[in-house]
This record gives sequence, structure tokens and C-alpha cells, in this order.
Amino acid sequence: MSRVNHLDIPDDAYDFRSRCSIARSLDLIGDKWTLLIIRDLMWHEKSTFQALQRSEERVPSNILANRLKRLVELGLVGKTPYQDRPVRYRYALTEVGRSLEPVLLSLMAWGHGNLGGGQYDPSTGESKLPS
Amino acid sequence: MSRVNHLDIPDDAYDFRSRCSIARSLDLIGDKWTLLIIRDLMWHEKSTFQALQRSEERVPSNILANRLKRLVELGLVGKTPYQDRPVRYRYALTEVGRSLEPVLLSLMAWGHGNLGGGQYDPSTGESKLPS
DNA sequence: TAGAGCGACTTGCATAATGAAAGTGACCGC
DNA sequence: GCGGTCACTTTCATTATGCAAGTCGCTCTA
Repeated sequence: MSRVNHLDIPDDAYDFRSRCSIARSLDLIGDKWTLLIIRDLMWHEKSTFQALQRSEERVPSNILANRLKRLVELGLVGKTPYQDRPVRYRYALTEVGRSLEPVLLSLMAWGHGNLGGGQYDPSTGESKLPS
Repeated sequence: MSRVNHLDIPDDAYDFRSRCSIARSLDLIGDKWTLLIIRDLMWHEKSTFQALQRSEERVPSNILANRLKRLVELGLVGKTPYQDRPVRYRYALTEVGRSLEPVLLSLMAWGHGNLGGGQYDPSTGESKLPS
């Protein structure tokens, strides 16, 4: 059970572009949707496919399915059935997934300061919308 | 000269997906290459097209040209000629561009802790490579 | 027992982005 | 002239994105 890292990624399963930590991170989460899905799982109590699909940005269902599958394979998200007949699933961040919170916070701070975006306070659940 | 934010983006020039700061940030820098270019400008003294092209990850020249153009338009990077005959350009982060450093640092920390990537210390210029 | 509906996807298909490779144009030194 | 450097462009095949519609299992109501 030799692993190259702390995730479920087996040796040789993922060929990173380089040894740079930033490049490796971007290989996994460097796109327009993945971190928004993680945001909703982290702070907005969205745990089902349906709920995640109804986020403000309206992620297309095929992209959402693809990203969730990927995140589960990578070990950032867990998927467990919460009922049978018909089977329905709940998604939740793993500890490794939750450890992305500082990345979300720094992106939020930058966007709030420079792009006029809203700011969300995870501790209170309140958000200040832009003027 | 009404602006919607602190960048050179005029009102209506950029239609963000949503008012979420994270979504807005990802609209600008949410891809596999942009933050690597910013990393090189920020920490690795790369300032010419040629130097940026020769980074470890080997960004394709058309992508590099596209991203630099975009970053200049957005006001994250400045472009100035440093010689005529023939004209040659130097790229450098603006203050807004430099303010992305915490984002790079948090991504680096996450990748270092979870993906076995190397860690770079901007203050000393030294990097610890993965085992 | 025949729909109607829900949740979680999947499929089809057109458009857009990516990336490898080669090409262009200004100039300089030999 | 001739080769080389730098800063890009262009071409074109491959891949990703995204809208819309469809599927599948099952339950609930008429």
C-alpha cells in the first residue's frame, strides 16, 4: 500500500506536470468549477447532487458529475448512500478536502478586495454582498 | 472613470458568473497556467517571454501569449519595453498582481502537505524538493 | 395500475479551449 | 548574405465545456 502522498492516489496513478506544489495543486483543482463545489460542501451545507447543482453559478450537471467522481477518486470528497430504494447519496469533504479552507479564504479575500465580490464569514454564516 | 472594482476592468467589461468572491477570482485566474505564470513573476525573477516559457512546466507559447495579454488587460501585470531595435518587453506584476501572494502560499502549503510537492521559501529563495 | 415526480446521473452534439509544431518578422553579429 | 535571438502567430488535431434532453429506479397519488 505504498503511496506517494497523503491522498488515496496510488503511486504512478497521477503524473503531475512538475514537482512544484502549486503546479500539483492546480493539476487537481485548477479549473473554474472544482473549488466552487468544495466551497458549497465546506460552507453551504450542500451535500446532495441536486443541492450542489442549484448553486448560484449553475454548474452543468455533466460537469458536476465529472468533478464529483474525480474528487471522490482523489480522496477529497466522500460519497455515502443515505437511503436505499431508491439509493440516494450524500457527499462530504474528507479531512484532506477540508484542509483546502485556507485556499478558499485567500481567494475570497483577494476577490473581495479587488473584484468587488461578496465576502462570506464561515463562522457566522453571514455574507456581505458587494455594494 | 467609474469602476466596478480596484482593477482596470471597466464597468460591464467583465461579466462575472456571480457575486461570490471566489467565483470571481476563478473567472480571472481559475485555470491550469495563470497562477504558474504569476508564481514565476512573483518569486523566480522571470520577466521576459522567453524566460517564462522556459519554466519547469513548459507552458506552450500560444497559451503564454494569451495569458500574458489577458493579465495585462486585467491590470495584474505590466508590460514595458526595455529596449528598441528590436523592441523587447519586460513583464512585471502590478501591486494588485503581487497581492495574489497569499493565494500562491496557501496553494503551495496544501500541495506540499498533501501531494508530495516541493516547498519554496520566497524569503530565502530556497526550495525543499520532495523526497 | 397508470401516470407523475423526484433524485442522480448519462448521452448527444455543437462550440470553445488546449497544445504541439512550425512559421514570421525585426534585428544583430560575423 | 547567413545564422541566431526574441517575441510572438498560425495551423490544426485533440480535448474540454456546456446546453438540452433522456434514462433509471423507485415512490406516491388518483
